[in-house]
Amino acid sequence: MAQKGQGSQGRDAPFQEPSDAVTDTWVRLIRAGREIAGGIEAELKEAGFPPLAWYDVLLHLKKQDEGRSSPKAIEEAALFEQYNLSRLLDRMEAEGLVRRIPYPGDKRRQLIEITGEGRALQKRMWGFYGPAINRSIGDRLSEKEAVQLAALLLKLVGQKNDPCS
Amino acid sequence: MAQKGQGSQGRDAPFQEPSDAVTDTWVRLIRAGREIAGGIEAELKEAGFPPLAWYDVLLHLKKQDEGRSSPKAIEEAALFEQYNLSRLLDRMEAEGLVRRIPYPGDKRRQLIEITGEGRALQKRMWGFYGPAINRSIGDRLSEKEAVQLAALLLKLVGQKNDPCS
DNA sequence: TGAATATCTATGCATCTGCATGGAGTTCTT
DNA sequence: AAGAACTCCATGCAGATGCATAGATATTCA
Repeated sequence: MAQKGQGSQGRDAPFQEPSDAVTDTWVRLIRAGREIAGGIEAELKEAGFPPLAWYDVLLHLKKQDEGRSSPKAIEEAALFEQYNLSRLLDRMEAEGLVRRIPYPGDKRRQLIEITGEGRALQKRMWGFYGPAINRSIGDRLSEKEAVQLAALLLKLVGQKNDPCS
Repeated sequence: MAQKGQGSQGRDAPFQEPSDAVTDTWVRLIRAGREIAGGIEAELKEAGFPPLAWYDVLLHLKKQDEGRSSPKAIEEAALFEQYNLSRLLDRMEAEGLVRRIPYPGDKRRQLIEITGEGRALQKRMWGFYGPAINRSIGDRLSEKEAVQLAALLLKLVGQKNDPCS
């Protein structure tokens, strides 16, 4: 019995029960993300393309000056774990999509450079990816709703969560 | 990696470029989901709890009549892959959180029943999970915004009402 | 300066996931 | 009713991920 749902009084309760709207938002956020991303991944794979993570790396690099960036920067841009990215770059390098080159002035670091092949793949992937995004999102929202949704989502993202109360 | 034939290289295809709002929505949807889920997972783990997927299963079961459901139903409710859930249930059963029992009238199937221990764990997890959701979402949105966001997200998600999470 | 500390990337190992497949049971077809 | 076709769950194997830690610099500070 009993749903909470009563407003959020800012008292220091021992347990702050999320409101229904907050819970719904959470559930749908996760679900929508999984469903849409899963569907798009499946489409890309079926078309013979690598996973979306590869695209993220390629796009990030392509946008950088000279198509170069460091692993550290890629991690932060695309929310990768360090060890994970390290091995992803191994695979991408093995496919000739990126190239590791020394980082001038710091031998710990390295620069990752996108190759011509990498650029070409990014472009081909976008040919599938873009329309897929449109089908999943563009077709389900009016432009006005999309703007509104993007704005609301922006509030959830970004600022580090540092509850040093 | 092998690519499927029909590239859209070079020549103009009927390509529907997503609008900026759609692209922003996509990027932020994925990012917000990953950031928030990742943060919450980390908090739970730090508190010694199992991953969120376990919670999803426990909550789903708890809501069913008698705390019972079939793997197939759980898959659909929580977007699990079949083989994945099969092994997750192995682990949960080994921890004494659920129990496999025969499905009356169909020997292919089975019923998964939540144990007392499983119910207790779900409850303890909610004590962390609920506040974590509140910090990630409730604190960043007004109640009105949350309602609005939940409504917009609903448009992106398959039209079935989700009982889980 | 030299040692402690911090930063950046790689890797061994255990676990988890994805994929293909298998086995058991059920439904459909003829 | 026999066999094909389908559904549900499990599992072997390869590959990916998470975690802890190593290795190689860089930086800080006593």
